Amino acid sequence: MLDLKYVVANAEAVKQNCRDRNVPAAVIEDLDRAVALEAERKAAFHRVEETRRRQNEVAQATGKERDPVKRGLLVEEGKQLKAAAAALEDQLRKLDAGIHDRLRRIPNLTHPDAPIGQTEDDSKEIRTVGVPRAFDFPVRDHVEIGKTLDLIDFETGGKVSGTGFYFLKNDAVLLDLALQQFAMNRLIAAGFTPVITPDLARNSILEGIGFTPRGVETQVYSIENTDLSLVGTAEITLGGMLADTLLDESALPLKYVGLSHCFRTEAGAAGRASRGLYRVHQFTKVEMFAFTTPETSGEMHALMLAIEEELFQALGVPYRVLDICSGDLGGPAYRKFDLEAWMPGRGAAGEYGEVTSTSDCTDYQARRINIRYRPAGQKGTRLVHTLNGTALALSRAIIAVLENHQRADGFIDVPDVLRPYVGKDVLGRR
RNA sequence: GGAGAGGUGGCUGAGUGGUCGAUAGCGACGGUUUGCUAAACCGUUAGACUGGGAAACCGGUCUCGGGGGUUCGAAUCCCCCCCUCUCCGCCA
Repeated sequence: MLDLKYVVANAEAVKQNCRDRNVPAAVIEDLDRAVALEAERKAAFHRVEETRRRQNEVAQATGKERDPVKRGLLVEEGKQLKAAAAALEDQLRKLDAGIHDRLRRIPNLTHPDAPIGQTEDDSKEIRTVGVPRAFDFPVRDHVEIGKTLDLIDFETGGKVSGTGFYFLKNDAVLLDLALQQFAMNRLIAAGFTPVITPDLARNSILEGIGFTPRGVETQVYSIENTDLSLVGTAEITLGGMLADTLLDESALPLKYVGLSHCFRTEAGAAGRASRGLYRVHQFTKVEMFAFTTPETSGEMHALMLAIEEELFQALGVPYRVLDICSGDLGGPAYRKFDLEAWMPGRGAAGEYGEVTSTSDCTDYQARRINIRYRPAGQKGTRLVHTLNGTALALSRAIIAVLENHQRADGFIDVPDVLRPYVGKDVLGRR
């Protein structure tokens, strides 16, 4: 959520930002409406405050008054004020709600260096690292590899849980666990505090982080008869950890690395590019999350990107880095970098596919979930900045490892860095 | 799941209808004393929103887990929810 005062003072710039970010026209109309309502709200607010001030005054005077007649008069005035206040407060509540509902649909501002554009094709490739391997044998995709080596079972997943679910078996289990430990250890070495988070969270937390649990297009699984939902990412639980917290500046930055399962309905996403493990309803993810001062969030964003790159370099997987364009940013992101890993089995002759994403959300989430800090040597408090980044999404990392390290004999070489965790050098051998 | 006890400021902890945004202690910050440190003493010390002012500063409203209610007036009484602790039950 943006600061309402900022929106009012910079309405044109915020509108242009909305257009750049490809939000529906209705949101821009909402913005105008919110700005208009704010003037009304302010007036209503002053009326309510004035009434309450008088109420407090009368109530205090009543307590001190010993003369029964005068006291009776004060009580009478108090009753009238009470009725008046109720009506005014009701009006104010409606205005507040009207503004808030509209304000929360407005996306975050956009980093001046982020490319402006409407679709993912407008995102800017910053660099390509590693060279896709030349295979001297027919390349198999991870679905075929998974089936041949009895590593991934989509059919049984479908039978037991439905399309989009799968069973990992045999060495794929070792690979999954190894990747988790590998990522965790790298992040711990970088000073991140490891956390295993709940896989369910309250809807209020989901909303604070910027997810919408309800509605037709929701990507979120909700638990019936509760106010809980399955998390789509540990970003929700990691960010929620510090909801309603006032920190000392000396505590910042706070860096966490969380492990959780992730659940996504992926409504309407079936089809072409989502074969196999690429787009599934459940996967495991190692996620980075940081709370920083406003001055240092850019630096932290660079650190997260560097860590993501380091992880994929270590796994021997070629990738490219994208600076995501305005129109393809999610609501809370001020700037976002994606890593796309080379997946030799994807498409006709291999394609890059998204494996990580790191966003600087500035104060957009912090304002909603109320995370502040006291600046050292200054009065008052400021909102923190929040950032998140994928360390490893297991499902997609598994695709990248299986497809890039497949061998002519059909087995899979284990990347050196994973061997201590996997406990073997080659996957799939019986 | 059942029974009971609780949730108060950065922390601990008083406060059972008006003078309470709140006693006290700790911590932190500023000062006095001091060769330095410690101790002692004095003072300051919640947040959000908002009015006036160039500012220093001076006002107002809200917040005692959250939401509703009773009342002229609620930290205090009532209802619902959330959370914590103890005991019992169940359970990996």
